[in-house]
Amino acid sequence: MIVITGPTASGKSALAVDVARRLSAEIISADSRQIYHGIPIVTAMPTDEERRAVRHHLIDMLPLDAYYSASQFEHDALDLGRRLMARDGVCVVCGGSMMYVDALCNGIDEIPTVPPEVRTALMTDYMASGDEWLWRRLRELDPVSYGRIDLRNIKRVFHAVEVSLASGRPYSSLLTGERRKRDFRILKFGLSAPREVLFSRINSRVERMVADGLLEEARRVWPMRHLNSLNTVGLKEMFAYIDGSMGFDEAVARIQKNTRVYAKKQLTWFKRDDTMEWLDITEGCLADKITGRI
RNA sequence: GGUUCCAUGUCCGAGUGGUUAGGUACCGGUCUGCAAAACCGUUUACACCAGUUCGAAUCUGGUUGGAACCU
Repeated sequence: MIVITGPTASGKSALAVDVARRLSAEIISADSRQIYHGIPIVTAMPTDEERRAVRHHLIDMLPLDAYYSASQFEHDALDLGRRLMARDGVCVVCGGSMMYVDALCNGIDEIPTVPPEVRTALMTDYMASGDEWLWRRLRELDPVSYGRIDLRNIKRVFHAVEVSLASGRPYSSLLTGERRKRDFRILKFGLSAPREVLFSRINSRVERMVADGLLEEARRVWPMRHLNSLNTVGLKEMFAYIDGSMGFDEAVARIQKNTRVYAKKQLTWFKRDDTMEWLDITEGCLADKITGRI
């Protein structure tokens, strides 16, 4: 399994197509937003041409209101990957969703799925009672997590509580912290570039998105703007413009800024991964380097 | 040419004599089920020169730069 990852706008998609074509392999996307149907422009989805050249999986397939998670991705990508590798001997995974890549390569602990009723009920109580109430619930249900989670990060607190409620066991007791062994070889490559190079690629990519009709795309999904799949850099800002709370030029500038911030967060995550081989996008033919490593 | 006003860190912006404004960006970090999410930390000042004062971003004079209005 060849994994190609890296910050946004580093050229992952094109490289993956190049590599896959040389190996007669197919591509599994590891992108938490490209998996949705209806937002091809903000997500910089592979072009029709690229998709004709190489078959892409886990892309452009889910309705915007569908729930999806890193764990589901692990299962889907693992199934697919195994099938493709059995047939072709190799497959290419491409994407920058850090947690998805991590879930696929190292596994994620089995945690029961929280029924929607439990989540909704907890949310209702939380809205009525506030942070301190939720902290108290966590302390009662799972003292270990209470001591471990950053309480200011309310999303994580909420999750620990909902899982504890749904499973009847403390959330922390469900976590093993173990890395799953895979029965296939993984070659993981991370694309990197000097900061200025990456930043200027980001800026021009955003300009291209705007030229390609980002605003029209945002207008189309506007009625559903509260969906998580649309809580995305590029749409949030366009929604603010449509609302009238931000000028168009400022919205575009914000998209560029927020994309830079996103790229930095990806890099911070990747830096911890010592199984990754770094490839500088300004140096030589990367596809050669990758195929040469097989 | 004249009159008036302004000059704070990347940017926005508060502060009229004596503790870090705050926000934002940059930089750094956390991460086991919505992760393009959520959260945290550090750094960067008071245009310049001289003076008053125990003490000046804050008062005075000058220099430089800018804005508005008048001619």
